[in-house]
Amino acid sequence: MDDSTRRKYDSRARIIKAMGHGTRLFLVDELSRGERCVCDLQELVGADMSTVSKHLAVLREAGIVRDEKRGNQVFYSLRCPCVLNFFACVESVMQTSATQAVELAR
Amino acid sequence: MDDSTRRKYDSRARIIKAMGHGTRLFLVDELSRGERCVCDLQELVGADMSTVSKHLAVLREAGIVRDEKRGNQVFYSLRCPCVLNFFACVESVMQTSATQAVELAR
DNA sequence: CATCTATTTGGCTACATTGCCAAACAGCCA
DNA sequence: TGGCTGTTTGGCAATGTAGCCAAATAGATG
Repeated sequence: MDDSTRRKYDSRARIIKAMGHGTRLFLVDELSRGERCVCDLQELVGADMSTVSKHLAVLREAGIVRDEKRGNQVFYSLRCPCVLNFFACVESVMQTSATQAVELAR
Repeated sequence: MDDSTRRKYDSRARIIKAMGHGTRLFLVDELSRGERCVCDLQELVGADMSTVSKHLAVLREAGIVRDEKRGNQVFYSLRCPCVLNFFACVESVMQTSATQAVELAR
């Protein structure tokens, strides 16, 4: 694999990697229902505010969410809702695995 | 977020995380064109055979690819081609970022 | 059986990620 | 300005991941 090909796949992987964390997946799922401020998300996640903020930064840097400051709050929203398609595929992967596990057990 | 919710998102994230690496993304892309044996993939990737084998193991354990031993070769193929949908979304995220960067520059 | 090829596994080091705490920062309001 | 709330940043320890080499394994073949 040459350098430019590697760069191409690496930059794509960076975006997918941003989705590859339970908390961040949860955040995206929550944001699919509309914009939320960090404090609301923090409450839902139940982790330290700084932890949530850093997860949001990862999603923002990947281009998946957008932030907007209003007053002293920051509201996050999905910039590319297509990432929600990931969920359906993940379900299907899990379904296939589960089905296969049952078949092997028989 | 309660424990069972966390587990739910973590297990979903595990599958996405498996796609979150340049080399593994490349492998999936290559496998979308049909099954390949490890030695072919190794040549295409240009890394150590053991490295490629480990990446394939990550994809296999996530349920994304399947392996089949024939003779003394192992052939890998996509078990859930829906992961290819990731590519389109990633492109759209990158497109949005690029467009926005241009607009900000103006 | 001995050996060859294809693949996986173990082990190690280097590097990246996560999550908490503390500190800094930004906007609001008295 | 000073203090308050909401958010981000810096720093650190713990843990996880990547990639290489060497060794183990499995099937084919002489």
